[in-house]
Amino acid sequence: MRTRDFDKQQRIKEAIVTVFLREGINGASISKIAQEASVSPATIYVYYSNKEEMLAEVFKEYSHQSYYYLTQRMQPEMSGRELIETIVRGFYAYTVEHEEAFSFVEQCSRCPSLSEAVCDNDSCCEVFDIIHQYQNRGILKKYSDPNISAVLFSPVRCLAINGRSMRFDAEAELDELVEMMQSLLLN
Amino acid sequence: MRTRDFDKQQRIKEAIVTVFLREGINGASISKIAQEASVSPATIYVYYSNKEEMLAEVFKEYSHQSYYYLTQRMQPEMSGRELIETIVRGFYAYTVEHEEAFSFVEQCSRCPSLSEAVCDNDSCCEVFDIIHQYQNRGILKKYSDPNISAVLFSPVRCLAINGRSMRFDAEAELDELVEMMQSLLLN
Amino acid sequence: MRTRDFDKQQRIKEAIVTVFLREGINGASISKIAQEASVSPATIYVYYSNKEEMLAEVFKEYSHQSYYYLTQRMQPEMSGRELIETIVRGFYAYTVEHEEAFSFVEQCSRCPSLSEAVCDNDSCCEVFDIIHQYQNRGILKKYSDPNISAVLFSPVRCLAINGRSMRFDAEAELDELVEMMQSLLLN
Amino acid sequence: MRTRDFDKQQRIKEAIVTVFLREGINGASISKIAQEASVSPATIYVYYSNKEEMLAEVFKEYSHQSYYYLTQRMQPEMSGRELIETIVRGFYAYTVEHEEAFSFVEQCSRCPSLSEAVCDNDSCCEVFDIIHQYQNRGILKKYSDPNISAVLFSPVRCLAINGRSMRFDAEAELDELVEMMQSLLLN
DNA sequence: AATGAATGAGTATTCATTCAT
DNA sequence: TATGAATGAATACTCATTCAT
Repeated sequence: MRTRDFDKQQRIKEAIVTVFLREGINGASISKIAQEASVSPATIYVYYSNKEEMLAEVFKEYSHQSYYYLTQRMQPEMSGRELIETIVRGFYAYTVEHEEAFSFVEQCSRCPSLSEAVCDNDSCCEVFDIIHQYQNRGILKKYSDPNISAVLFSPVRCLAINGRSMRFDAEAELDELVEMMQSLLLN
Repeated sequence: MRTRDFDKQQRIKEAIVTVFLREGINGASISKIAQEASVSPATIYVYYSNKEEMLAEVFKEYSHQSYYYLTQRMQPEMSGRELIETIVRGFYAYTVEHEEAFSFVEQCSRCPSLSEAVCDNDSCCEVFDIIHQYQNRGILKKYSDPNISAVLFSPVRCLAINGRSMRFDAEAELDELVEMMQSLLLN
Repeated sequence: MRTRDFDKQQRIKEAIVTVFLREGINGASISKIAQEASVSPATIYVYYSNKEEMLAEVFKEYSHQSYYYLTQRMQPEMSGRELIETIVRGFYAYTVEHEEAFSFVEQCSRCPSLSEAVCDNDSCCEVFDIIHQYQNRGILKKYSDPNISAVLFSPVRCLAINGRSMRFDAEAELDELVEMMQSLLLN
Repeated sequence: MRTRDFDKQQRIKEAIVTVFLREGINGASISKIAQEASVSPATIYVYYSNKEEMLAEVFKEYSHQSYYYLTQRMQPEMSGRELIETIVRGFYAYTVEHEEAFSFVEQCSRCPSLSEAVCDNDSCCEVFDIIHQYQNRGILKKYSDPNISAVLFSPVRCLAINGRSMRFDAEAELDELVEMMQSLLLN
């Protein structure tokens, strides 16, 4: 019984992301999500008290996911060059491997009501713990956290998004971007 | 025959942005926009053939705006340092001075159906013409256009957006970001 | 779980016919039908997936009705004269007793999109099974089915419809029409 | 100037029929008709005071058309057999040659508000004048006008309509129908 | 816990018609 | 005469949510 419920909730969560991508933010209605999850619309209200809360909760969970993905790949023994390469390439790999979740989070993060509910810093603090260590060891330059965050992640997001819609090959650009970040951030 | 009322069209355009920001992408309905513009919903269909086209058209117009804003400030006699500072600070200034338009474009650009209709490169090509000149004169490093675009603009966007929701002072960060971009891009 | 309310569905079906006849094919809107059935417009979509399907389904049901009505009155022991009289008078009686359903079907059957969805032959085949028996027994002339159908039913429809709008007394004409059909079709 | 106006009104009239058949009775809106006629919606109100009157007027005109078509083909020197054949085949030929007008009239004639405005007898009286002559000369049986009208025209209409949607070949059936009418109506 | 039925309030869009030129 | 602009009222349909089981 416990497991069945868990299955159902998991199915709902995945259905949200799937429908979001298929139908866009405007087309993602409760009933379509319910249908995708093979569940009654009423059942969704067993797990979430309303649509906003539902989105916020799922958004929160998937927001953290990319940082978990990164921290698992970052090792303290890495050189500074390796660390930066790992972060840049790892984040990009995440956008490819978890395309659905990534796109969902991207779309939601521009929706003020949702993004306010989730503070970005909560989830990326582990990544920054490691970065701070490298800064203290004199390996990385001591730029501020907001600037490092902005410079390390948003260009990769930019490539990941535009690489699909535009013509250029994002993978090829990535090699150069890694070098740029290394020359920018390494001492 | 009645002639088209350009005031009315302008009012509609502004109403779109206003309602979008007040209500979010989901709440921006035709009837709310009509009400905001003091116009009948049917009147909107005199100017746009459907909602999607309406959003796309307004999105397109405001998408270009930030690049016009920039090109007006960029002068060929500037040094490389000045050029980068002008771009970074100019783009940030734009986000502040045209906060509504900027936020509107940000939200729309995450909506796949809209952003596909508007190719970013169309409007920023003038900016890149100048950048290419500086690259050819050996002043700026010859990184690829997608990477330069990603690195120059998206971190500023990131500061502009997060500066509002989070605690840090974006203006202060900006000084450092300018230096970062200068050290990264100048030869 | 709430169960389907068959009363409600029946009320909707009757409301469709009522509103159709009162307001004409153009005035028969979902909301008027809902109002007539004392139901929310949205409820109609619980039972039918869209307006076209709704009309087609009700049209189909009532299309069959007149033939059921006839077959119940036709007995194999009847003479040829009696059979024809039964069909002609029976069909006319149907148009009087089920005036609403008859008028509804008449109107819908001129609407190409609806009448294509419902093949007339489906429901009148039982009537023709009996006619074929009489033909094989040499009692009725062996005219083709489309011609017999056209000659037996459409003039009655014609009387039923025009009898209302014009001055003549359709019942009186009917006696003569019976004789005409008998002389035409009997061997 | 007179001619230009006449052109315009004629174009509108034809557009009504065209749009009616393309879009069905529900899709035939003033603006679509205007577009089809390459005219402004407002222009239609120069010629007709509202939609109902417009339809009624055009319906009336086309209602008469089939009878004009017939009377031109009926000659007083014809034998009874020829007369009936001319009426049946002539009416069928009309439905083929003026398919659009015929379908338009068929659809409108089931719309109570329209058909009440146009009394069928007005236009077919010439046809019946000739029939009465043949009756008085003892060539045709003296059935009542409503029955003759019902029996002569509605089966042909029936073939014309069903011949398109169903499989049978209406032209082939017509030969038999002519014989049926001859045996029914001739003395 | 789970769900199909039910709905009031909303959606984008079109309508017949009138207005102002 | 002719028309594009403008609109209140309507359209079919969907929404997030609750009800009854």
